[in-house]
Amino acid sequence: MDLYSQLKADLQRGRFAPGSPLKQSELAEHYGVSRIPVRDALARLKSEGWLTGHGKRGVAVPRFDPLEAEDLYLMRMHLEPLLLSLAAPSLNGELLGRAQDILDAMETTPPLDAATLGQLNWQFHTGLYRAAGRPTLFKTVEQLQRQCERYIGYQNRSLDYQSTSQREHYQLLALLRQGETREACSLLEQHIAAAGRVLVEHLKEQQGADVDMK
Amino acid sequence: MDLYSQLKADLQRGRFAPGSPLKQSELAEHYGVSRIPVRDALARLKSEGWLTGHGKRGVAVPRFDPLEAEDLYLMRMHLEPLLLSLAAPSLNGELLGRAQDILDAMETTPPLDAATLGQLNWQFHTGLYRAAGRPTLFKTVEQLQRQCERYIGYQNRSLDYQSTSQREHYQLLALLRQGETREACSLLEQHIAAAGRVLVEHLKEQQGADVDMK
DNA sequence: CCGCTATAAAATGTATACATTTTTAACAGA
DNA sequence: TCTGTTAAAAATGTATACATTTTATAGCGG
Repeated sequence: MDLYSQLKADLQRGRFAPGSPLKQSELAEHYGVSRIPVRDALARLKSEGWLTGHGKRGVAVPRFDPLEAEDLYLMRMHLEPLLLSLAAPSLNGELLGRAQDILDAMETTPPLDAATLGQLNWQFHTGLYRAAGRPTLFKTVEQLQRQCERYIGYQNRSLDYQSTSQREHYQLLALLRQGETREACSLLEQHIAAAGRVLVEHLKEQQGADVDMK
Repeated sequence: MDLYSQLKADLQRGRFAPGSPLKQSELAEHYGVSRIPVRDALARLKSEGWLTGHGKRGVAVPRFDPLEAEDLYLMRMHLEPLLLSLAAPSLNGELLGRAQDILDAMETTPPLDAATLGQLNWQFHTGLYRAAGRPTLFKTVEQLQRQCERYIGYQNRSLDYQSTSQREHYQLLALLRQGETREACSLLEQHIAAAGRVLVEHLKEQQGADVDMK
């Protein structure tokens, strides 16, 4: 596993305090490598929204921003149904079957950890989206998803949205099987909108609490 | 001006042949710097779509891809009207006046060169978009615009879309002045759609010609 | 003549050392 | 005590040197 993945995993687990600056030397020593690969990883993570960079003043872990989350979900709300509608004509029985397998795999006992659930959840979506054969649109959607991950990990810790999400996913598959593309896209849009609302709401509460603590 | 800007400018001017791989050493020698800043610039340009990277196999200038252009315009078509609708309530007379100034500045005699026109055109749009106060959404739209630049330079060389574009821009301002937000967003959507269609059409022709040449 | 392997060449990835910029802290003066 | 200046410390940016991986080439066998 390369340094980029390691750093991202640590960021995802909230190992670095939001707002605190990351120093290349410390990271290099911590991970036992030179500063060059650290710089590469930081640049990439910065471009993906995991870090904010103020030019030559180093990089820092961005604080959770309700407005950012709102924008991310707003964009996903507009782009993902579009991508699904483009994919719909190519969604044959085999692809839908695989998607269902993933959903089934998520309902094991004991329940899987948040990280694995997140991965499977995204695999479910990408399995459908890839069928559209639109790499550029797909890449942008994937980038938005990556940026959302930072908040989603947070959400999984605080809320239990799994059951609702699962139910909607099964509904989505059923609609796609029946060829009800428009309804499926509409459901997806509302699904993302609802998830976004819950997340943003929660972020605002949390942020208010932080402010009170000052 | 840093290396990133230099390289991007040269890419924009079509100085490197599409499909040809770029070697760090050659670039380093060419620009009179070490390979380290070259690597940084390449990574950034790769993340912005100016270059494609196949892992450790180096980077190359991507060929013009009609499907990529289509996706980019499709996304802009969905996101930019959204951003404009969010900005509309904050668009006071001063902001609209500045936008108009930019449009007027574009109609000088003799006509400006394509690069300057492109810059002014984007300034016009960002002036409106920024008013929304949605940095994240804005950043993504800006990124899409940056990716389109690669194709737009091409378009400016081949077609003269200036007059049509200008007319639609003035119409847009008029609608915004009258508070007809919904109509303005609709016009913007159709404006982007039309521009995308023309570009994609032209790319497909051009690509067909290339294939014939083989 | 074609295809496979092994070796050499070249390109990228990484570490160390140095230069430049930014930040921090001390300090003098008001 | 506060403020502005300045010098030292620390962080980032860059160059050089080395290691690893990839690609091209020469040679061998079919």
